[in-house]
This record gives sequence, structure tokens and C-alpha cells, in this order.
Amino acid sequence: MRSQLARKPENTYHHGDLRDALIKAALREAERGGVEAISIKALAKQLGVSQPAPYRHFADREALLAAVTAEAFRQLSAILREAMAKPSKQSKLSRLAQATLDFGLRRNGIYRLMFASRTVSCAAKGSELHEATRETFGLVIEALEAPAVGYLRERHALKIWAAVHGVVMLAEQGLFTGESAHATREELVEDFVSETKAALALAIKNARRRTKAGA
Amino acid sequence: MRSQLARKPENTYHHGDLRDALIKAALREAERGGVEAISIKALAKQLGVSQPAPYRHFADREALLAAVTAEAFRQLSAILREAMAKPSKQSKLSRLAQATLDFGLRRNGIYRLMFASRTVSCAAKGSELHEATRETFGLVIEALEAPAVGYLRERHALKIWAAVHGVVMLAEQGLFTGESAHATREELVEDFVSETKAALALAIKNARRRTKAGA
DNA sequence: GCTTTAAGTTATATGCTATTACATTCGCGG
DNA sequence: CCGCGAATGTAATAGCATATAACTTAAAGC
Repeated sequence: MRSQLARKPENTYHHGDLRDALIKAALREAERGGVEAISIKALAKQLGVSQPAPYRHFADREALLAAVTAEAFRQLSAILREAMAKPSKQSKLSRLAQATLDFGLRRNGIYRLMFASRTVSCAAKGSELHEATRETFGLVIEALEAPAVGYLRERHALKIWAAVHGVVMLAEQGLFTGESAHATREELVEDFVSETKAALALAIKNARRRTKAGA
Repeated sequence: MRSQLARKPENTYHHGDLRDALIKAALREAERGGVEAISIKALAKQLGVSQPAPYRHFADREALLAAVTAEAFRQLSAILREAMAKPSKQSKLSRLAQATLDFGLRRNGIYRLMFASRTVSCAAKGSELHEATRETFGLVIEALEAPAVGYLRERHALKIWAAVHGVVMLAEQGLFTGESAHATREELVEDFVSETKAALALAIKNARRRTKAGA
């Protein structure tokens, strides 16, 4: 199992690690041109194998996309983990949010593969992709750094997650150029971070009060 | 110019209004299967014309998608306008936000065409599509019902717009099923609406104070 | 009415997905 | 160390979509 990221060596029949190479190459393509830039045929040519070879590893294009998307989620998780670990004056939540924004803008083709295609919604409950997305969302919950009070953390994690994605979407649409350029994307994300923190703190306080009253 | 929404009448050479019929039919397809379900060939067959006929009206598939997306934005604008006009106990902003959420979930294929494809970002500044998107965003600003203080309205319009889109995205990914189901999508949107209103009111007050102090 | 032009047709080139039948290599048990 | 089965890759091909070129028909303007 020769870990081979690029073309297969000439004069060999087997590539060595075609499955992995396909995923890596597809990620590169998606980074450039989005989902539609991922072509099985083109990838095969790029890696020096015949067109049908990829079908030994993926049932169809959708299956490849699912694997690529899962890998993308794992990469994002790693980036977010790193951002959260790094010592900083900013809060963990802020660092996570800004890192997500940065990822969404810099690697937008991949980002859209992850959040704007149907691939994820079709992922079955135990699938590799489903696990990868849940892991990433777990980091959001973790970044809230709040005590576990019922479902409050999840709810506020959803809120900040949604808000950041919205900013990425609109930024990519060009809604931040023009007159709206006053509000930079980073500022907007920071707004959401503050509001989420405040709302969560308040909600926890209220929950505690209710619990005490009930006891 | 016989306004003809469906197939071309048999035994006639000209369809009558193929361009419009293509857009309408493509919208139907997108509503079902998303962008990738829009096939020039299939549309031509559906409308009873030859495959290359659509190319008389659209340079390529991208051009058709742009026109379809523009039409979708106009339809959304109409829906939002109606929601805002309707008398209700809810605020205009709330009605706009909830209507957008509803549109995003109910007509998700079209929604993705509008907000999650590259079509919009590629729209040139004076294009039909660009105008349509700006019109829709104008409604968001209008829904804020706030006095015009500098760029504050645009900024907060961006915020609520982003937040709602984020909710739609995550909802479609299935992040609201499972343990997170406690927070319904509608509740989350309402949270964002309240927070946006509060933040905008505060910002306006601060701006007024600064202006007075400066005068 | 004749001509120009818009709109549609047939035929065809190209590229992608996917399947089938066949070939090669790897690795493991004897 | 040999041979056999499973995994992996290839060649050939079917089917569908985009797009272009050359040709035809109808509509509109003078």
C-alpha cells in the first residue's frame, strides 16, 4: 500500500492507493471550480489510470462526492480544533467562527461542496460523511464553553453556526461589496459571536433560576 | 407573441414564446431536483421543440440558469412583498424572515439555485440577475422599518438576511433533526429577528447620541 | 410582395457517466 | 515456492448532455 498522492508510476499495473489519490485530487478540483469541476474522467486521466478505474473504488460519482465531502469536513474539523487550541485574547467561539469564515471564503468551492450541495442531506445516519459532519458540529458546541444545561448549548451552537454560514453565503454572492462594504464580514461574524454568547449566558441564568424555583 | 406556457402547438413551426416557456419549465425542474436537474435537452423535449432550439434564446446553459435564477428572485420578491403587506401582529421583519425560511425549505431546489450556486456571484453589475437580487435585498432593508441612519440599516439587513439563510442551509442538512429538534427552525429565526431589532435600535440610539454630542 | 431576419430543424462533434467482459497483480494457504 | 482467488486495472461500448454548423420556415417591415 504505497502512499501515492499523484500519478501512478509508469509501467506498473496497479496505482497503489487510487482511492485516496482520487479524493485528494477531487478536493483540488473542487477548490478551483466547485462540485461541477469534479469529473471522474478528468481525475482518472490526471492520475494516469483508465476512466473506469475509479469505479472500482466508488459506485458512482455521488459516492465519490460523499467521500470527498467527508474528507473536507475532517479537514475543517482539524482547522477548527487548531484555531480553538491556539492561545489568544479572543474567545474560543470567536476563533472558531472566524476560522470557519476564513475557510468558507478561501476554499469556497470545497465549502459549497460541504454546505450547499445535496450530498450531505442524502448521507445516511451511520455513514462516514454523517459522522464527519457531526464531529464538526460537536466542535461548535465545545467552543461555546458553557455548562451543559439541557439543550441550550445545542441550540446556541446551531445559531452561531447558521449565522456564520449565512455570512459566507452572502459574501460569496457579492453582497458585501458596494455600499454595504461598511460592515466587513469579520465584523458581522463578531457581532453574531457576541450576541450568541450573551443570549446563551442569559438563557442559562434563566434556566438555573427556574430550576431553583422548582426545587 | 402568443403567450404559451406549455408545449408548442403541433403543426406549427414556431413555438411562440419559447424563451419564457423554458424559464418556467426549468423552474419546475429545479424545484424537484435542484440545478443539476435542469437539462436543456430534456426541456426542449418537454416543450416539443428540437434540442438546439433553446440555444436561439440562451447562449449556453449558464445563461439559461441566470435567467431562471433572476425569475426566481423576482418570485421571492413578490412573496416577500405580499408577506410584508399582509396585516399581522408580527412585525414586518418577522414576516419577511419567516416567509424566506418557508420559501427556502419548501422550494429548496430553487432556493439553492438562488443562494448556493455560482450563478449569482458571476452576475455582472448591470445584469438582469444582479438587479433582481438587489431588489430582493432592498425589501430586507425596507422590512427593518428603521429611520435611515448612515449604513446601519444595510448592516443589520445583512445580518438578518445572513442568519435566515444559515438556518435554511442547516435545516436542509438535517441538523435540526435528532437531539437539536428542540429548537425549531422557526424559533431560531424568530430569535434572530428579535436580536436584530434590538441591536439596530441600540445602534441607532448610539448614533444619535454621538451626533448630538458632535453638534 | 419581396426581402431581411428571427426562430426552429437536422446532423454532427465532443465530453461525461456508467457497464460489461477481459487482463494483471497481490497476497495467502498449502 | 507455487498456485489460486480476490482485488484492481483496462478496453470497448452504450447512453445522455452540451454545443455548433448548415439549412429551412415563418414573420415583419418597407
